[in-house]
Amino acid sequence: MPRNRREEILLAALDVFGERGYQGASIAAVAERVGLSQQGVLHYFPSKDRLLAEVLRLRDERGLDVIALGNSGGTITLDTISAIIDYNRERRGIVQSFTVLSAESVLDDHPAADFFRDRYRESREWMADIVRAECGPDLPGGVTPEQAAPLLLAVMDGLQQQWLLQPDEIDMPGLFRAFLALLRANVAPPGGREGDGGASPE
Amino acid sequence: MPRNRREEILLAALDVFGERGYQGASIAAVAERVGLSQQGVLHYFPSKDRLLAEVLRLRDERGLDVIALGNSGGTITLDTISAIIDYNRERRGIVQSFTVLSAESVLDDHPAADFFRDRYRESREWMADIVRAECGPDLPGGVTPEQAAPLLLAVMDGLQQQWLLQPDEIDMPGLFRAFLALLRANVAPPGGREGDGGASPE
DNA sequence: ATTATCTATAGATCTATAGATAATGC
DNA sequence: ATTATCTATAGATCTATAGATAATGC
Repeated sequence: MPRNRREEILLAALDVFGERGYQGASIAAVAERVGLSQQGVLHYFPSKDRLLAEVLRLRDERGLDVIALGNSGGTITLDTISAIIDYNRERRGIVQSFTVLSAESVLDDHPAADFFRDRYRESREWMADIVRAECGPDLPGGVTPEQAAPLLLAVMDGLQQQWLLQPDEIDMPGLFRAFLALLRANVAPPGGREGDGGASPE
Repeated sequence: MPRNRREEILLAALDVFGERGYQGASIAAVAERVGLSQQGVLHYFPSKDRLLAEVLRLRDERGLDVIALGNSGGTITLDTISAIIDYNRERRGIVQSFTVLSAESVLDDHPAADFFRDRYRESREWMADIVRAECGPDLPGGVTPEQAAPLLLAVMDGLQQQWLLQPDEIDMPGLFRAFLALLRANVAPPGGREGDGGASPE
């Protein structure tokens, strides 16, 4: 059973991109990691841009992503996402890869810009669905699920940034749960009088 | 009155770093922008790393930063920060520079890592102070000001990321205010019975 | 003397192409 | 024939050093 060189190369490339950034990574560094010459890698992927494109495509298939949830089969809830963030503490390399690549993608003419634009747009959509399914259409402070969705993604990305810089000072899963607690907080009825259901004491 | 070459170079460098990233930026590109040769720039700053260091030092003096609030004189509130985010929509270049540089700083051996570690640590401290001064020690959902602080920074960074990719789809100031609304939401009294002060209707 | 610039250039990289060599599959 | 690799190398960059030239400040 021959090794799957293409895949070996893609996984090595994801690592190298995370350690040095896409721009800072050389094809030769990827090659060295899989025991090939630089030209050996270019036999499988004709250019560095294409290599990046295939790395990103791999996450779509394989759920390498930090927030690749499509595969989770069952229903996805906000607690599912919490659990993924727990797990991500053990996968620092991959978190760093996606943090660095997505930040680089805002640069002018970056080859991954479209990928990340699509990814964020889709993520916001199903994130809004999750929030609405779980919390209903009205969140504390008059916030809507459509607003909560980009905020959730922002919190995930922003916490990763701080955690990558200071893993000992930032409790990424705990802080994410704190954000969920804000979304789920019981709000006082606006008028002061009536609640809207099985409210009050128990 | 002679031009201040050092400063011209630093401002050009901040722009170029924002457009191409630190790693992707060449000293020659900075030089071209101020009408000097590459070696002319190196006369003022002996290396690319030092150029970056001085660019970052400039933000400390000048408040170029997206969240450089020290200069605001009076008391800083969460609404002050909202106003800064309004303003940042007009300063896309600078927002992009800091987003890209801070993301790059998580890379192994990056020259700006210490700068951003210090900056985030300090920002979290005074952010917690602002939150406590304005909302007291108890936020909705049992969240503390110490937790709200890194969340605020995460929301700011994460919204910038999404906004830079899709300025037309992301209302950065509006979403930031939505997050503030979560922090400020009136929470229902936990037990159901007594409130802790001038509660209830008005 | 010091400051501001420039030309020249060494020494490293880096991407990508060309073309050889060997093995595998038909 | 096709696939997997390699050596060689062209052509671009890039950082940083060396050393010249001119102007400015004392």
